[in-house]
Amino acid sequence: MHLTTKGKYAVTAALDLAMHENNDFISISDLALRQSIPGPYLEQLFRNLRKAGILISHRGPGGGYKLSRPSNEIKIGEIISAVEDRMDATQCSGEGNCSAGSKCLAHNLWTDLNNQVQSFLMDRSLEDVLSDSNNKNLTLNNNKKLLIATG
Amino acid sequence: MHLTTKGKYAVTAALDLAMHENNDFISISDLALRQSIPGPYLEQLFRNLRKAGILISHRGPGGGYKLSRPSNEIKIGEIISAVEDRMDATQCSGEGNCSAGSKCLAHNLWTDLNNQVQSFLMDRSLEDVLSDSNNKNLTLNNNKKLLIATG
DNA sequence: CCTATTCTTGACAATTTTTGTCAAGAATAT
DNA sequence: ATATTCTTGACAAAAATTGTCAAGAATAGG
Repeated sequence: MHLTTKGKYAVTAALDLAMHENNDFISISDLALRQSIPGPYLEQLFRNLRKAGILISHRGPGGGYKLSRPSNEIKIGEIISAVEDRMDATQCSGEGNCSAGSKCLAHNLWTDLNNQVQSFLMDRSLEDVLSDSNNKNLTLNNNKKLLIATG
Repeated sequence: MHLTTKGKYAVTAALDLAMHENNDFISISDLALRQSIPGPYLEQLFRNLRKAGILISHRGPGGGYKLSRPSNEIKIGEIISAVEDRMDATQCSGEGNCSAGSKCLAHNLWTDLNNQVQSFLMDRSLEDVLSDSNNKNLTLNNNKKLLIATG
């Protein structure tokens, strides 16, 4: 499970685009400057986001990038998936051959962790993160308390 | 957030020790062979686990390693912490200076993710993982359903 | 049409991390 | 004594990450 600066830069950049959702296209250089991200590196990341259908682009003066959908319809998890290729926590890409052909002792643990993280990332849209009023940051502990309170 | 083979090997090895909890000391070579882990690499990881007080060791014939506490008192998170040094998902080690001195747009998101993952890992003991009968693998979605059902 | 702007593509390079290895030494059981 | 096993420090290969660059294509505006 590797969440690197690739994924973090990509999410930050997408959040910037979401903030300027009403504007037209935004150039990489503007965005890179605003968010302190190396321009040519961001260029590379935006390739992936465009291929994934998350961004649309336009060339020429006044060109740049914008979100392909409203910010409340784009999940953080989509962005991460588009740029990170090693988010899987299992040693075997889920195939269950992590220890001499069979599942290692921790296989199910890592599968559960994968689900946990994927749920977290797919539960949050760009808008959610910007508004920050998402009461979705419940931990297991919080939920447990809640269960006791309501049950 | 980097969960590498270091952490995964360490957890698998610790689970093996937990399975043989009643035995005396277990040598690295036995354990490495059993779990398909490179011996000299595991050696390095066990240094960290010993320093962290998770394992105790004994030299000489019949020597090896064993858990310092019962397997239900050792959390997966402790093991990960002992061998992984880049589990933090924020770009700024939590200091909030991730974008030109202030918090980047995604700062709170990564902090929430940290908490989520830490809760997951600290909620599970070696025994829990071995028994696999821990109904702790609830995702947020499952919990939501449960809340609707009980509320 | 010309020009400046901006994305597009492919390739490359520096750095860092991960992964793994080794050898000399110390402790210990038999 | 001797074989076993951990202990320590350092080293090395491989891979991934991070970042850069240059040539080219599209386009807006004059």
